[in-house]
Amino acid sequence: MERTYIRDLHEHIGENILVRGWISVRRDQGKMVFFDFRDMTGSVQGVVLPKSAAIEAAKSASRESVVSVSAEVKKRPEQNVNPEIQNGDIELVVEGLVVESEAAPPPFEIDDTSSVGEDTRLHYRYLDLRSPRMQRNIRMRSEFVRLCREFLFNEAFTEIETPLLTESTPEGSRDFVVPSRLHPGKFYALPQSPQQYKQLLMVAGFERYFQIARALRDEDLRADRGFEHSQIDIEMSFVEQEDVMQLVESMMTSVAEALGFTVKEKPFPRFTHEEALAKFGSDKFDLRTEDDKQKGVLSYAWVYQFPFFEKSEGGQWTFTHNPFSMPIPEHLDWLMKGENTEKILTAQYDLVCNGSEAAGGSVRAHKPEILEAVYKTMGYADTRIEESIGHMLEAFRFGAPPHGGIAIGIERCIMNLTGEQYLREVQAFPMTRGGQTAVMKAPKSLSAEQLKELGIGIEKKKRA
RNA sequence: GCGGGUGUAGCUCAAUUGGUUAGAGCACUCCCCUGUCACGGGAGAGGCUGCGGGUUCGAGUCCCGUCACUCGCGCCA
Repeated sequence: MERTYIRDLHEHIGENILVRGWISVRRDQGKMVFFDFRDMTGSVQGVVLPKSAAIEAAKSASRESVVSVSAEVKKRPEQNVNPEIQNGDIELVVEGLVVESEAAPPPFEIDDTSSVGEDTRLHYRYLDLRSPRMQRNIRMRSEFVRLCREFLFNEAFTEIETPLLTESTPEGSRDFVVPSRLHPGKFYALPQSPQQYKQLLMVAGFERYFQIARALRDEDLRADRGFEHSQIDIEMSFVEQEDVMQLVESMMTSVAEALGFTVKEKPFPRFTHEEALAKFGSDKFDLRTEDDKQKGVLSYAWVYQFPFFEKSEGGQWTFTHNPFSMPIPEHLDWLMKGENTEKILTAQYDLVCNGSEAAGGSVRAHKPEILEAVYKTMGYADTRIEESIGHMLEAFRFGAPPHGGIAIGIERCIMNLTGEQYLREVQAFPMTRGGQTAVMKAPKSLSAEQLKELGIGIEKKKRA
């Protein structure tokens, strides 16, 4: 018999159907047994009457077991209707119950995992993910990404994958590195962002690129920060700051509203970095009222015109956001002449949502001499510039269109949509704070053979 | 790297000032129950109190060390 999804049971009242899924709860009344069955579309009560052929199986079926249930869909008697729950007006009168896979007692309650310790939840992440909360979060994430994709395809974007094994970047955060077997002693780095590749795609003439990109950074973890996160990475040619902001604003608004959310203010309010600091004391501020928070309203705002450079501890100028950015047009002259470095503003824009940074981007330097000037400002000698970004300067000499882009943090967005406070709640298989993967508990040791093949020798340090 | 918090049954937590045999709820096993819906009732099993040392007549409790988890700071273009 063909399977019927629990969501569709109302279309089959009076019919014999087959439901496949899990047992959420068993309520044994002695003679008759009640179940809550669930599949990916919802849940429904099943009742096994004393005369049912399934009564013996029902007595011994454990919760969380996988079952196939043949049953008649019936309207519940008036006095037994439960208006509080999905399918509370119907039930399955079970005629056959096959336990496809018996479940051992779960180590914690599946229906409410919010108070269970983080390490226990991650050890059994596949069970944790069965909870309604996690199902909602992960499905919300999928819907969000789907809607963004559809929006971007409608706007003539091309989705392009860029390499995971790539070059280490000397600036920025610490890289994750991968040893090379073919080049012993050399290493690939995992991308902190597809920044350089997406700019090269502009040089390549794709004009409108996007990618659901993974970004990896080897920095200590936080409640809202992990080793890995995902971003909707966008780059566009022949655009100015305003074009990118308009596109993202339109996308975020239509996606949020398609998901049933209310956007507090349209168009998004804008603040220069200076204004934001003066007004809120931060470039990540929350414009929602208490009432907005209650109602799950999304409050977006733009922050723009950040300082391009700041002095590092060593007194050297370094970039604040992105060395590949343009200065604002009025300050281009200062950059090229090496004047007023502390006053130069960058064509960088951040999207703030409910007090967190949801996206960040900029108009890029597409002329080699501008990018070069940025690195000269940071005190790079010509040879070091060539080493670091020579490949970008070379590419820009072959006809680079003016371009700009943005990266939207997917986890941050889903946290705002679901109201979750922790990054882990919106990733299917996150890590512990200490950097151990869920379920498998990586990182782990390699065999001496594997290490030898990779050209890596490890001296064991003796502990005092 | 630094600071705070936590670590007791499968899970969530209790345990007075250091004092008897470390308790409860849920889960689990067995029994009873024909309208439950986180069903209910009865009985039972389940502990290296993270680990190692110390103080003490006596340590879950105090001290030292260590490990794990977690929150924050540093860090995160």
